[in-house]
Amino acid sequence: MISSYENEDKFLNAVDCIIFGFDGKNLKILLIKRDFEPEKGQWSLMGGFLRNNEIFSDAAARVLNKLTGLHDVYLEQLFAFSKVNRDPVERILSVAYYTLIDINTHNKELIQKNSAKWFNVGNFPELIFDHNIMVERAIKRLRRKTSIEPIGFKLLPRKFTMLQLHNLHETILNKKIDKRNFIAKINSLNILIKLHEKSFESSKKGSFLYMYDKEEYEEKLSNGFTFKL
Amino acid sequence: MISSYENEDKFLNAVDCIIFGFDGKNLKILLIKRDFEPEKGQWSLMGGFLRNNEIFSDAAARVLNKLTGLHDVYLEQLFAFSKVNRDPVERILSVAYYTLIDINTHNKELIQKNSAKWFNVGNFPELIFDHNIMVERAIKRLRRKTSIEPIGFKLLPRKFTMLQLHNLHETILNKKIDKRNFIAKINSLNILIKLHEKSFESSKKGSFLYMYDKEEYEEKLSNGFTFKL
DNA sequence: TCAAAAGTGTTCACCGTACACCCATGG
DNA sequence: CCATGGGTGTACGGTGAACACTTTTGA
Repeated sequence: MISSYENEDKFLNAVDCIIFGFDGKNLKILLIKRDFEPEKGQWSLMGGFLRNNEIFSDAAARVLNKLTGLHDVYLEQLFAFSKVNRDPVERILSVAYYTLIDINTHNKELIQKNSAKWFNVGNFPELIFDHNIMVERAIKRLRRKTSIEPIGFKLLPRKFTMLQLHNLHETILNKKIDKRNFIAKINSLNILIKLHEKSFESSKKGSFLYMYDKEEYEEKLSNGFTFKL
Repeated sequence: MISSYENEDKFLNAVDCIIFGFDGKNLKILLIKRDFEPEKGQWSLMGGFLRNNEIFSDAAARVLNKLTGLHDVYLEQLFAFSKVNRDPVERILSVAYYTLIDINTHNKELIQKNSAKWFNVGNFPELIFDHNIMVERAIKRLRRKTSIEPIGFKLLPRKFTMLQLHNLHETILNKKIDKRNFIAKINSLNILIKLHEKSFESSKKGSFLYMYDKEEYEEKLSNGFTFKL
């Protein structure tokens, strides 16, 4: 069959990743200092070109793995950016993904090797191209999503305390949330498993650790259960 | 400057449009019967290739204009689809957009020329490639969006009756909505202008016509006003 | 006078939100 | 024994949901 497409323009396609983490206090994003042109030396999102055998989410996962060493992370497509001169060298279409990772589990050598660094959301440097817009959009999406679906777990260690979770939500939504109301709401969702184990990291009394009940959670999700936080 | 990108793969990029309309009774989508290969004769979304000087939304608007003759329509990016073999001839990355138009205002000759036809959502033919997935996703998004923001206006004529609006919402959300509660809620949003004019199309008594107050609406939107329907 | 759609309020249950004190422990 | 963070319950107001009858007028 003869291709009917031969007169059409072709383009470079890339993905860029907004990588969120939480250090217990602040919501953070992982940025790299570019060691290649253009804009060498500038801060940027981690990105990469789409390859022939990949779909966009594969490319995003590959790029993310290259920087953090992590597999099987939560990735969500954010938006396809296409401004003609986004990249000064040549036109590149970029699909942005955002991801939530446990800040403690990534591979620190890889981070160093890529000259990457964690920055607080709300206080990070000017980025190249349209990456600032991507980040803004990702934060907005994360906020909205967080109040519909408790995806924040993915930013915490496997075992976490209620107050970590509480802090996380306050941080993401950038507002005070009443502790008792929050705990009551979370409990009513029935997606947490209370362990018979305490963390003594932050107090003498110790606070119970929880895990989230992945199966319960995903079943409810797939049944269209509406979380509302 | 030498391009550092020269070894990377390039791809064809396209847009596909899910075009929603409302005939007073049913939510509809506009599909075309392809008169070109591949899949000639099959039903499909209207689409087109991205050009060198366009961003994705330009391409979507162009494609939409080509089929309907309309300008300045509501367009929202849905998702970037990238399965490797979506198109059997050659790899094409496609960004899907959905749009809401007043079914009465489009150019009927263009529709004919493109062998296009309106189908009820929930009863339309098998589509080519991954277009069925695109449509499903668009419907889901439209539902969610409709209960957050009254975008449904865009599917109605400029002047419409309360019951048209009521029917529209019932249709989109595919469930019964109490008439009095609905009207009270809509009124409480303060984005409708009640005209001193009635429509006698559907009753002897006649029903008042409304317009939506675009400025009010957009101001509230940009102030982050949360609608919730 | 009747058929067919337009238009209009009230009540109740539940949920979101505000709010403050005791507990356990290590130092 | 005290300082620090952990853990817990109740009351109120507002919002969402259920519910039915009267009005208008052309045929």
